[in-house]
Amino acid sequence: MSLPKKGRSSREQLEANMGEFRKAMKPYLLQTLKELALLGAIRNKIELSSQELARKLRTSQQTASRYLLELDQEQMITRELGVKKQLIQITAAGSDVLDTELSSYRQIFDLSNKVVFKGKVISGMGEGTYYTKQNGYADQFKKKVGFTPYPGTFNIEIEYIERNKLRLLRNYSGIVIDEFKTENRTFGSVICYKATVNGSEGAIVLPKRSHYATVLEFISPYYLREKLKLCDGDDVEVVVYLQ
Amino acid sequence: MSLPKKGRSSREQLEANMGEFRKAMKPYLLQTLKELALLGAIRNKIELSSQELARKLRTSQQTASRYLLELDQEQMITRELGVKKQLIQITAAGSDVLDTELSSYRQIFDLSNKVVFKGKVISGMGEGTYYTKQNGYADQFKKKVGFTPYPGTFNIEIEYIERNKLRLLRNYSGIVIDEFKTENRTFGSVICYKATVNGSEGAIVLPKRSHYATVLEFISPYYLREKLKLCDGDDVEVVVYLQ
DNA sequence: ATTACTAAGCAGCGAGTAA
DNA sequence: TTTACTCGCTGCTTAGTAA
Repeated sequence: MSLPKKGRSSREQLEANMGEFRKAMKPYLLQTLKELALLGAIRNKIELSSQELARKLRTSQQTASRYLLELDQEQMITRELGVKKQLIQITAAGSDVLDTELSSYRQIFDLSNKVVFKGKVISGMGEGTYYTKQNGYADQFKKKVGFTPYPGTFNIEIEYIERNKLRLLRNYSGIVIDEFKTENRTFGSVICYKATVNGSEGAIVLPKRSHYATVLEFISPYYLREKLKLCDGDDVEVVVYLQ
Repeated sequence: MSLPKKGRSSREQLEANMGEFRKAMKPYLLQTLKELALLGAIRNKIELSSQELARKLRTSQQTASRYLLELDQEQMITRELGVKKQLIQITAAGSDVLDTELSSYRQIFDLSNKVVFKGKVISGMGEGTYYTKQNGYADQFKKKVGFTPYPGTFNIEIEYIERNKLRLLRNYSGIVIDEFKTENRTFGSVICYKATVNGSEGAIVLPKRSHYATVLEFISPYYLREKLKLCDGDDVEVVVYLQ
């Protein structure tokens, strides 16, 4: 199976998204970094005095100077102090922060083709195993999604607040797995979306009709708990690819 | 001539970019608005308690509550308070703010095909008129840029700090107007970039070789001072289109 | 449970100024 | 000119709590 990569490996992408785990940057420092970037400080050293920066940010020279010191301390920029002005350039770390922001804004306006959830590993009720073992499911999976599911679903409890994002998913058609019957019962239709858990590829499954639960069921070709060394309660990141 | 529009009129685009003139939004409110948008609050009402928002923003419930009140006051969001939680949706004004941010981040990573300068109208030294009247220039202009220049250049003094952005322009080839000779002298080659001043279309002209000045020379099919009712010292916005 | 007030504490701001 | 320190003051944050 192939997922959109946009020039970065999913590992790199994961790390970029994990950015906010490191340490949240103070909002005013982010704003400052953005201004520096708009002046071209990502690709070049720019010549800039604290007074000029202050005017841009509508603050005082002292505050602008302090912002630059803080950004320097956090290794978001490098500085070369001359007798007049200073040469400023944004570091790789600073560029990563801005790139993560860009991704966020793209996601907001549905330009990113993905939705990111954060959640914790939980145990399912064993039903996933029963379902995924049915040939009626497994065969369709192989054909439509591109891999044979490892028996059982990997369950992720998302924060209640992120339930809101599930609504967005419903705007996209996803991959429909049709209903089918065995001699015992009928299995309802479900919708899949290609997704990754901590960078490992698979798909999430949503019942066709249902209210929004706070549990994502992830289907993978592998036994994920072992492959990713995950236990109940561990934090994971789920990236769902739309279309 | 045609300029990239990306689905918005240049007037709308101008107003979106002018956003920061209205009143700069406090950085922490922007961050909050972004979080709300990531939860889907642009397209839908989302169910969210101040406690949940607080966890997202890594702040206290009281602060999150205050942020929501402030965003409400500034008409960035609408709220429906229930006995539990609240339904929140981002307004058109809030969406505009986020759209402007997206544009900024696209510009940072060169995804926007444009560079925005802010500056003030100044008087040139009359040389522009002499140059633009030469047939050697005017004919090439008409052919390569698509309009006959009104005699004279419209000069905009950019903030010294924005000089840094000119470096970025140099990464793009632009439209080359070749050197030519008259019986009296030789006129050097210049580079043009399609551009707008306060939404009015034209082109800026940079000498082929030169250090970065703080004056942009804008060439237009119209007499801009009259068309846009501009005088020396008036603030204008110049959008330069790359490629 | 919620939201959001008041009050106290503290982080950030900027005037003054040194280097 | 610069950058960036100290320090008083302001305004943001949060604990406590009411509704």
